[in-house]
Amino acid sequence: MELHEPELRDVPVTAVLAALADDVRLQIVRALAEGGGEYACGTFEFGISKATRSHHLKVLREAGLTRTRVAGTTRFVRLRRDELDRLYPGLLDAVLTAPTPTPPTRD
Amino acid sequence: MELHEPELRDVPVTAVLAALADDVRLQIVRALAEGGGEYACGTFEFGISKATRSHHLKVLREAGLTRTRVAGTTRFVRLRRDELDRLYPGLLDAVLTAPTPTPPTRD
DNA sequence: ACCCTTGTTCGACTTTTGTCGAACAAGCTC
DNA sequence: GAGCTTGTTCGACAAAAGTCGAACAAGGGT
Repeated sequence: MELHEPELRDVPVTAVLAALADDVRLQIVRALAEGGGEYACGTFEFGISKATRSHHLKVLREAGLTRTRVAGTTRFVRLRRDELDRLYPGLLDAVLTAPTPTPPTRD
Repeated sequence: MELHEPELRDVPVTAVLAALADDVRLQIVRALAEGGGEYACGTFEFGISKATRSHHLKVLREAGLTRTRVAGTTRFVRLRRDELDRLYPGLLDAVLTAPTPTPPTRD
């Protein structure tokens, strides 16, 4: 069971940005960044189905944002923080420290 | 002719990221950033039609990334650099200094 | 006035993306 | 091994996004 985890330098920056440009995935990334460690996939319960969650984690992985460790039937996910900070200094910080996930719905 | 230019703080960060997560738009943003000043829409010739270009410029504008000045039949576009740097410190720099627009197609 | 230039808007079309339930795969545990 | 748990994969579907040509709008020449 090989996981496709690309070299970060081989990922177009647009793919990285696209991966971050989704509410669900941003929540996941925030959670990962906040905890700092690794989390089982099942940890991320944001009112989405298993299938959808699996999909988003795949997008993140293939965009080079996360790394996954397989342990039995469980998969532990973690942010590739160091690599990201090295290749895109400031990007992750900027995104993570950004205001609220969705602004207070002022229209 | 009112142009819809939102307050940056009212734009979800995912919208900003989505706006940047496209090759054509990223090229436009790079061009704007490099030049530093303002450019007529027609400046951006990336092998796309007028309609498509207009569309991308609209996306950028509505994501709060650019500001547009109308002068006769021409429209001048510029990056909202200062505001962006203030609200998302490091983001733009990170994106702009990123390697090549599309990595050397190694597959 | 007429035409040319600059852009936008309007369908229309295609591709991509997000979402789900259901089926499947692979480990655990008893 | 039967059954449970954890995730992935497979259609299917709807919504969103990118693209274009054609029509339109509004200024600026001459």
